[in-house]
Amino acid sequence: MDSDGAVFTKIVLAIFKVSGALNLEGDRMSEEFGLSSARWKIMGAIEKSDVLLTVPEIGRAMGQSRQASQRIVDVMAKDGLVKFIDNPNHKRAKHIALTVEGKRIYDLLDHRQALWATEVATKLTRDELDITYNTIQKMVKYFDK
Amino acid sequence: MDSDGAVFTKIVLAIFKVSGALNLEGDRMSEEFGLSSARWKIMGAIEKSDVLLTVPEIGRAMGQSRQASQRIVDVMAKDGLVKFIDNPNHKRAKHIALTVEGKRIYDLLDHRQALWATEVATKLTRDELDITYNTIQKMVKYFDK
DNA sequence: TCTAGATTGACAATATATTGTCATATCATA
DNA sequence: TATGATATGACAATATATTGTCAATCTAGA
Repeated sequence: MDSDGAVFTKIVLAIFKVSGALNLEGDRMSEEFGLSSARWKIMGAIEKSDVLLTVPEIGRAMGQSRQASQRIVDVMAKDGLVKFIDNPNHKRAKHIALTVEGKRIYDLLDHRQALWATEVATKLTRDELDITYNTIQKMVKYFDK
Repeated sequence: MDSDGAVFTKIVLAIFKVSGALNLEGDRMSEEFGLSSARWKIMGAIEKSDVLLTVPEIGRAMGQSRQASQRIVDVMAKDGLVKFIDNPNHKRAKHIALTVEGKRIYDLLDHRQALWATEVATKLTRDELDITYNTIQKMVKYFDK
């Protein structure tokens, strides 16, 4: 039987693998709208937030560098998917919001993604879903320092 | 309460986040040996296999493209960490093995990683470890098509 | 045996991401 | 209020990764 540490190591390696696979899934699902996993995730961060976010805040919400988020936001702004909104609290750091067209595409994708998630989730039990989410969240918080 | 699909979606987003964090951890742990997460993972694929692997086989074991593996293997060969061994079954596709120096570094890192994994695993129960690994493995297999 | 299909190495183009730097803007506190 | 610390946008360098292509190699089936 594997030690606790050995199982954890196997989890880490499996996470690397599935992360790549999920990125490909997201690329394929969003491709027809001219999107990609990376751009879709940015839109998700914007839409799932209760308040308007700046570029660095989007990066922090996603657990990636502000520069990575900035690059993608700039491309999406050029493509008319997001727009910059003046931030009364900061002269430089504008708020980012979806454009009407961006929101339209996001809603379409979000609907498809929900169906996809429901389908995949049928392969797992409620306990597996809850415990796995809880465990990965613990990992996120543990390394978020 | 979230639907099964909604929980699955949260798992996916958490996986993206923790994957980035784990890559940074691996980069930091291996940095002093001139390595990175990407190179370390290649070494792991080589060492964890029972048989000698070719570059495309390393890629498939890691769930990434053969080109990505090829690039890193070539760099590591130049750095003296891995070497190419003639493959009697294929004129072009050579087998990849760690050099003595590569093995020395890998063993050092592997030991440190085991300690690290044991430490992090103390934050989780045995059930959490087992169920999470099992669930992510199911996801890996589901998307491995 | 022969041949069509798959695999491989090499090369290129492109997307995604971290890290580092600098000037500017904001914030906290003495 | 003044100032040192922190955050931000812009820019650059570099690492990591997918995708596509082509010729060489291998494999399986007729």
